[in-house]
Amino acid sequence: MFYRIKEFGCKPTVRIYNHLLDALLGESENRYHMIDAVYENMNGEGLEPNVFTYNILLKALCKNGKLNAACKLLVGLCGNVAEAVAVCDRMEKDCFCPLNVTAYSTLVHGFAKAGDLQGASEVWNRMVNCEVQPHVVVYTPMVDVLCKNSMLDQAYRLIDNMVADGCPPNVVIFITFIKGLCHGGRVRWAMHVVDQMQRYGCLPDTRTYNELLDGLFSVNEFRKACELIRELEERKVELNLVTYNTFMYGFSSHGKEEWVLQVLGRMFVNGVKPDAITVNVIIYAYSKLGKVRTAIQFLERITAGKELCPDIIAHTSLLWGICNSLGIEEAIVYLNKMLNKGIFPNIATWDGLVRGFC
DNA sequence: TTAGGGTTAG
Repeated sequence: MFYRIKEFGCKPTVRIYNHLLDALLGESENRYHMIDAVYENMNGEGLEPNVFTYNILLKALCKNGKLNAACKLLVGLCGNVAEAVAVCDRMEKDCFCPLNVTAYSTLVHGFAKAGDLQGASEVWNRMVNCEVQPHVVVYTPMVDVLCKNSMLDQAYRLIDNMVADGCPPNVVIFITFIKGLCHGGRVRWAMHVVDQMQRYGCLPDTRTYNELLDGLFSVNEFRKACELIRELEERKVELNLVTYNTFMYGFSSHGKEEWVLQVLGRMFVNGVKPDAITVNVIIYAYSKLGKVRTAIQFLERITAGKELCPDIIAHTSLLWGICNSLGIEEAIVYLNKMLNKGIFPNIATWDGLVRGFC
C-alpha cells in the first residue's frame, strides 16, 4: 500500500502508519512480527511514533492479556524477554510521549476485565499522582472491577464522588454498576439505582432495563420481570433484540418454556428480527417441552432462509431433546447428519450424548 | 473516522 502511495507522489504519514498498526493489532492472529517491519518502515521515512501510536500498542497489549508488558511500558521498565516486551523496548526508545488519560483508561480497563483490582488501583493511583485528570471513561472500569471484587459500597461511593470531582456520571457507568449489583445478587439495590440515576441527570435506557431484567430472572423474580416489561411497553420504551432474548432465556431457564413461544410471537409482531441467540433459546425451549419434531422443523426453516446459521449450541440442545424424547438411536442418526453438514460436536455435545446413553 | 468504557445463549 505504501508503495502505491509513493507512486502518486505522496508520503505516508504517522496517521496512516497508526491506522495500519491498529489494523494489524486488531486481528485475532498475532501480528507482532509485522509490527517490527512497520516500525522500520516508519523510521526509514523519518517518522516518529506519537501518542496515538503509543496508545494503539497499549490497547493491543491489554486486549491480549499482556498486562504486565503494558505496565512495563507504563513505568518505562521494559525488558526483552517476550515479543510484546521487545515492542515495548522500541516504544520506550522511540516515543517519549507522556501518557494521557486514554492510555490510563486502556490500562484500567485491561485490569478490570481480568478482575485485577490491585492492578487497576495501581494504574489509577499513578494517573492521579501524575496529575492526569480522570474522566468517566476511566471511572467506568474502576466501578466494574470494584463490583467484580464484591466492593459494591466502594463502587457506589466512587460514582457519588464524581459530581464533587467535576466529572458527572453518565448512563454507561450506571449500567456498569447495575450489572455489578445484579451479578452480586443485589437486584433490589439495582432497581433503586435505576430510579436514583435520574437525579444525576441520567435517563435509564433499553440497555439499563436489559441488565435489570437479567438480574430479576437471576433471582427468580418472574413477576417483577413481567411487571417491568409491561411498564416499559406502556411507557413506549423500545424493547430490542437483547430485551426479548433475555426475557425468553429467563423463562426457558426456569421451566416456563410455553411462555418463551409467546414472547417470540410478541417479538415478531413488534418487528424485531431474531438472531442466533434467539434460535438457541427457542430450540432449547422446544426440546425441553418434548416438541422435538417442531424444533427440527424450526431449525430447518431457519437454515433454509440463509439469514441465520444455527450454531453448535442450537444443535446440542436439539440432540439433547432427541435423546430424551426419541431415544439415543435417533440422536445418533441426527449426529451423523450434523457431521455430514460439517457441524462438529464439542465437549457439551458429547456430554449430552453420553448422558443419553445412561 | 488515529487511541479509551456498557447488554443476552448450551
